[in-house]
Amino acid sequence: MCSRLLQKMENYQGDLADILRASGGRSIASSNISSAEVSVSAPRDWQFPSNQVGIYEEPSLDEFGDPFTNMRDPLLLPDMDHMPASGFYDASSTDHIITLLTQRILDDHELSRRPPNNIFTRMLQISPNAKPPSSPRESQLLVAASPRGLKPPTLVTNDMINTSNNSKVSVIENAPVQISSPRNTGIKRRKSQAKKVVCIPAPAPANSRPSGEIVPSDLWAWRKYGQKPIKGSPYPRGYYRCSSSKGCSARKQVERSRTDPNMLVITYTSEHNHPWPTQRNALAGSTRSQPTKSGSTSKATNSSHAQKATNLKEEEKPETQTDNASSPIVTGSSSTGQVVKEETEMEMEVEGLDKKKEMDNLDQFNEGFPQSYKPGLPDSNHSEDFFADLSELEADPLNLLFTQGYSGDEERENKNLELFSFYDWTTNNSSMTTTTIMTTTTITSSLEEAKKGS
DNA sequence: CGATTTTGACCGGCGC
DNA sequence: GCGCCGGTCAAAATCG
Repeated sequence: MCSRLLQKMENYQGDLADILRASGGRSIASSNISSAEVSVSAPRDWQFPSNQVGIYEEPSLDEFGDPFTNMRDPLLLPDMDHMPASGFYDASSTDHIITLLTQRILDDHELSRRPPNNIFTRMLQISPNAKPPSSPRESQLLVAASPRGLKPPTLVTNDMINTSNNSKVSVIENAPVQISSPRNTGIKRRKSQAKKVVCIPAPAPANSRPSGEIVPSDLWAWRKYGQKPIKGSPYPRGYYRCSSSKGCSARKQVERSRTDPNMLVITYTSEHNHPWPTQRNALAGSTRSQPTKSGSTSKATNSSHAQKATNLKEEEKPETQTDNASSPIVTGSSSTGQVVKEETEMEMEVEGLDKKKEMDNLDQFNEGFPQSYKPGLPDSNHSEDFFADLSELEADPLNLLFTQGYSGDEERENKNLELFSFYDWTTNNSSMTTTTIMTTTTITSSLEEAKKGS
C-alpha cells in the first residue's frame, strides 16, 4: 500500500516540481495577510468553513491499507466539480485524498483562472503513508497558507496541536493514539492505532462556549459520550462515537488547539464498520432541535443574538443534530425530502457493495474519478441540489453572512454557513491555487522523507 | 418513548 | 508502587 502510494505520488512529482518552479517564490512572498486580518474579514462567529483542512492519518502498523478505506466517506466525493464547499471532510481513503488533491492541484494549476471547485483544494492530506517521524525535523510536515493571502510555510512539529499560533495553519500531530476500549474487552488502551487528525479553523472561542465546539459536518452521526478537561489546555476535549451503527467502533475527539483557539483539532480513531449514514439514519434520534437547554450551560450572552447564543449549544453536540443539518450536502437536500429518498437508494447501493467491489471502485476512483462513480452519498443529483440550494440562498443577502445577523432559524443559519463557505471559497479562489501548491510542496517533501525512511 | 447530552466516577496506561 | 492523566461508562437530565 505504501509503495503504491509512493509510486502514485512519484508520478506526480515531476509535474508538481514544475508547478512549484512555475509558482516560484511568489507564494511565500505574497504572504502578507495575517490571520488576524482573516478573522476580521470573516464572520466573527464563523470562521469556518475552513480554507485549509489538514488531515493527518497515522498509519497503524498492521493495517495500513488505510483502515478508513473500507468505509468510503460520504464527503469523499469524486465528483469534485460539484463538491459543496463547506464543511469538514473526513477523508476515508488516503489514496483517495492524495490522488484527489494532487490531481486537483495539477488541474488548478493548469486552469489557474478557473475557480477551484471544491473544498479539496483546501484540504490537506499529510503524508498519510509516511512512517511516523523519528525526529521533530521529520515531523515538519504540513503547510497551509492563509486563505486570503499566502503565508510562508509554517513548520508543524509534533506538538503542533498545542503550539500552533497560526490560526490558518492546519495542525498535524503525530502522537500515539490513545484508544480506549470498553473495560470488559481486555483490550489495552492507548494502543497505537490508526488515526486521523484533522485541523480546521474553528469558531472564535470568544463567542463560543468553552465546553464545546462547533464542528463541521462529516456526515457521520456522532454521539457525544464524554468530555474531559485536558491538562494544559483551557479547552475541554469532547469524545464522540459513531451513533449510526451500534457496533461501530469509530470514535473521534474534538478539541481546540490550545494556543490557537481558532483551530479545531479533530482526531478520528478506529473505523466505521458500516456504510455512512444516510440522512435518515444520521438523523435518527437526532430530531432534537438545537439545544435550548440554556439554563444549564448555554447562556445568551448577547441579547441581540439570543437565538444564536442558544444555538451555541450546538457546539456541544456538533456531530449529531448539528452535523447533518450543517452538512452542505444533506442540508441542501433536507428540505426537499426528495433527496432523502435518493440517499436511501444510495444507501442500498452502498450496502450492496462487497469488499471486492469497493476495491474496484477504489481503483476506478483513483484512475480518474469517473462520473459514474458515486460513492454512496452525493451524486450529481445531490450536487445539483446543493447548487439549487445555493440559488435558494441567493435570496439571502450575502452581507448577512458577514454580519452577525443570523436568523434564529437553525436551518437558515446552517444554510448561511454553507453559503459563507461557498462565498469564501469563491472569493479566495485566486489564492487557493497557490495555497494548494504550497501544500503539495510539503506533501511531496513528506513523501520523499517517507521514501528515504522506507 | 427514544434519542441525546451532561457529568462524576471508574479504569487503565504511563511516567516517575 | 504510586499518582497523574486521559478515555470510557453510566445514571440522570433533557428534548421533541
